[in-house]
Amino acid sequence: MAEPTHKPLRPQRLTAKGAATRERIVRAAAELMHTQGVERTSLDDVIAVSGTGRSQLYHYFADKAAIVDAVVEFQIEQVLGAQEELLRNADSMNGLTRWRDAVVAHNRSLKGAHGCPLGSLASALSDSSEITRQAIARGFDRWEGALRTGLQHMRQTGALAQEADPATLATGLLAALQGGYLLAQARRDATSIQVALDTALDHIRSFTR
Amino acid sequence: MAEPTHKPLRPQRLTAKGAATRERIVRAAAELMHTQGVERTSLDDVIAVSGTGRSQLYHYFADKAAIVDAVVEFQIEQVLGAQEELLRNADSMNGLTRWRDAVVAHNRSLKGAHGCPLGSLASALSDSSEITRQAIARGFDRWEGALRTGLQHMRQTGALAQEADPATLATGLLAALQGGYLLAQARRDATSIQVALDTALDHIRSFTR
DNA sequence: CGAAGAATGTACTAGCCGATACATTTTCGC
DNA sequence: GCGAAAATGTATCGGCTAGTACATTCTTCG
Repeated sequence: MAEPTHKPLRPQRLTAKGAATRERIVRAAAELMHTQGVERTSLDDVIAVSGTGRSQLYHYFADKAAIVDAVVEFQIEQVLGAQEELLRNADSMNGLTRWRDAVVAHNRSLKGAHGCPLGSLASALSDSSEITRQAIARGFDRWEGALRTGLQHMRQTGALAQEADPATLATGLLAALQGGYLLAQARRDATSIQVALDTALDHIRSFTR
Repeated sequence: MAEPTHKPLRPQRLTAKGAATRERIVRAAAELMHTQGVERTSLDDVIAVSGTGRSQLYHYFADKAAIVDAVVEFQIEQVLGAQEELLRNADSMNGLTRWRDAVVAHNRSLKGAHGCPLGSLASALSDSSEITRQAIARGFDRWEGALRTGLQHMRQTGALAQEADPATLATGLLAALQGGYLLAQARRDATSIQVALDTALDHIRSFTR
């Protein structure tokens, strides 16, 4: 039994077709889990929406937890990707305001429903799997880091006072965003997220000169 | 069929014993749902922890959704009750700071785990039942109202500038709290909630004279 | 007391859901 | 083109879970 032929559980290399199927699964799972929650989303739901079969799910993923992990990574890229340009330009009060406008407008169009794609996963999964929790935390770190970079730039250029701490302000801003998402979701009204972000931006503005 | 004897589904009046049992059920369900999530908590879990039987659950509640609703009301009272004195005295920067200290200290003792008892319910339930969502929203309203009352008092006594808007500041403060809870939960570190609350308090402080 | 109803115990069921086994078709690299 | 591996289809299973049925014990109150 020198070299027992382990059955190759996951495909060793994906074909173009396989990669497309895998992505359809993840996209469907991500949308379902965001709109109706992780636990309420069954594999049958994912199969129906993705237009695949049961065998595909287990061909590309070890189990449901692996799908959830893929959804977490997917949503992190989705959220940061969708905001990439806005975040890159969030290095001035005008840039921060444009970012705020985009977030609030999108939330308003949904009447606050579903909350933040990453935040709702954080609430649902942080206490279940340690690996998953760390992945979500890394997503928040990247998000906060992007905000911090913009604030650091503002301080370097003198737009922000030297005593302003970009790291602290970035944490406060991300917290205001997440808390705003949650209140807006519970109230079915985007006003909360708008007020929360405006308050956080007001605070940052108080450090401008 | 003038008066068909409808079977009295729920007990018409609770005896002392019955009320105690009902409360044991709600307490056990609340703790389980907070620590492991609403969907991951089965009725068998509730039965085991509460030390009751299956028939009791359905004697006091119509179904699982009714238990969840009772848990929501219970947690609202728990959260507001535990902070009642602190919130009543949150009408000065010192009072607000004491409230902040208590929240942060408690969260630190848990290393951020589980998040806010009401916030996690909000995330899990806001998109499922409309009735439940409204109950949670009312809980947030009361919480925000308590903070607003303190800030209004500060403005009336001149501690806060006239141009400060207590309603806006209260929303921002509650959002910072909820966002801080969420980030702390994902990061398993109370630093985020501490920074978020400090930032929000700093902002309020900028309106003091 | 004694009966009505509350409180509790035991047993069961139907459906869903994650997971597996196995067969078949399709694709890709040599 | 041919063999290996990927991709997909079908059928099934065991366990968990919410919910029901029914019997029994306890409490309250007239």
